[in-house]
Amino acid sequence: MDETNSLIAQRRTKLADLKEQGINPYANKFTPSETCQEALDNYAEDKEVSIAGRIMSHRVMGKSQFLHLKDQSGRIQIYGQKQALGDDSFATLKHLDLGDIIGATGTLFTTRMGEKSIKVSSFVVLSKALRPPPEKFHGLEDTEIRYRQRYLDLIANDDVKSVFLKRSAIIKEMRSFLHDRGFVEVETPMMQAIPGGAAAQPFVTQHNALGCQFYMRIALELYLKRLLVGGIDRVFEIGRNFRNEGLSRRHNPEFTMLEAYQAFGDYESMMELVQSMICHIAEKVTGTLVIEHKNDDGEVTKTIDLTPDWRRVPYKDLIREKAGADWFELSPADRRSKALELGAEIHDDDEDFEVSNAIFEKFIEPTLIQPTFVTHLPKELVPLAKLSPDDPTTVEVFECCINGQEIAPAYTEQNDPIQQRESLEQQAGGEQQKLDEDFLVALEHGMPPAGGMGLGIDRLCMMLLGQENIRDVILFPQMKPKA
RNA sequence: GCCUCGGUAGCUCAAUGGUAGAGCAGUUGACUCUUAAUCAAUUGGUUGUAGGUUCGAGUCCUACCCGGGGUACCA
Repeated sequence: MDETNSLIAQRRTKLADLKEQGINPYANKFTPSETCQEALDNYAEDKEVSIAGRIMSHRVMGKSQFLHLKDQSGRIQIYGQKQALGDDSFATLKHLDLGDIIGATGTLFTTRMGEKSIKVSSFVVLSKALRPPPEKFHGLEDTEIRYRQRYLDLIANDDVKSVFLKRSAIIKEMRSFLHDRGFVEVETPMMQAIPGGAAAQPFVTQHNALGCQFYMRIALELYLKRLLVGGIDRVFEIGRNFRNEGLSRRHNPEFTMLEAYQAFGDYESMMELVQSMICHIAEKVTGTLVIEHKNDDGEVTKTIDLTPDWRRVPYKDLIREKAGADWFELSPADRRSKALELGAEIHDDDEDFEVSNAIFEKFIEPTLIQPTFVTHLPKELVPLAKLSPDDPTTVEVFECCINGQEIAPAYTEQNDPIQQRESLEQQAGGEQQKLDEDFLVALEHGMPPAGGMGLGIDRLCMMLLGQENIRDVILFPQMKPKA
């Protein structure tokens, strides 16, 4: 970033030299006949092609020189020969730098070493780079630069680019899967007067003309349910949520969620939907249902098998496995002391169900590597779901855990306006969280029974693409501004 | 927020408290099939910032900045 850097000064001098020679170093247009990869795939001896790309390597040897050009599709070698180009053009090519973008026209041939290449007859400078690219062999390792200047990461590290191309494919397959099932994609407000649908601290923003505060949304839920009331029976949104929380390997303050609602469905319909959708995406994008995660040395650290049907297990059974068969027969005080004994984080003001949930989150969720539907959660944990008829202390809910993380919760959605108001009021606990009256009025107009699900797309990408850090599936993860 | 590790040339990394170095990139030269090209010469530094200890600090101490890991907040 240092403007006085001598490498930058040299490149500025080269830029001036090009202009002096009457060459526009930022030509307006160059239309390649094919991409680098297409040129290789459709190879024919002596065929004339034109391609464009960034100079990734440059080897000069007397009266000939070799360069590799890279575009989004891949890279191809070009060969510049003094005899073919002429003295001036050869010299211009020779003084181009790594990182410059050029367009080249020539004929396809194969070198003695067997690499399909282009023998250049002419070239155009499309963009002179004034800063040097990262080192060619080690690539870019500095995590801070990788995240802050992601474009350098994408130029230097092909595997990083591959992750983001696959993320795009994942979202594309998600959309087409849902469209095929008759779901309608919508967009709902990101700035909301009352942020609802989840428990999280919101970000605050200010509207000047209206003279009031808005909150950045923390969930999509309450607006999508209004649309169920409005008769859009299958509806989904893919969009950003904003939560004012700490950052970690699994948390970015803004993250992407899918939420989908299906009228006349329930949490079991959602189970089928989640399982089918994730399997569809995995097969389309990765070509397999068996996902391997590897460490830096390339050793497989875990294998996730997505082959249906996924395990279904009630929440309480998992807790009994870990904390003892008699866990739910203990007194609340005994549960608290036993949880502390086990090493769970318990706060003095935690309610009884939070003590059990601490066991789940600390000791059980991280072990759920293989896809698992955790069902029958205690009703206190989920105020927007309906009670289970067979056990009214629980709700018709699942949390789909994969890779040790909650990836997709889903409910049989509460559509009884009176019960919904009660549980939201209880949840609000006085003045701390305002009630979304407009949402409750909408329910009073009648919402069809429905199944609803949310899916953290960033975490889904981590699971499918073998990434252990959420920052490695978000192009521009949140960073503190440099002072 | 707390704990902990780290920040040295454009990039990747060295350097017992004792003259800040290498590879790559760059510059100049040689070379008409190279591909981590090769060979020769050569440029490049406020060691994250500000203080302190010391005859002497990249190295030890303090504070701060930024980042990684962990932890906390996250019905």
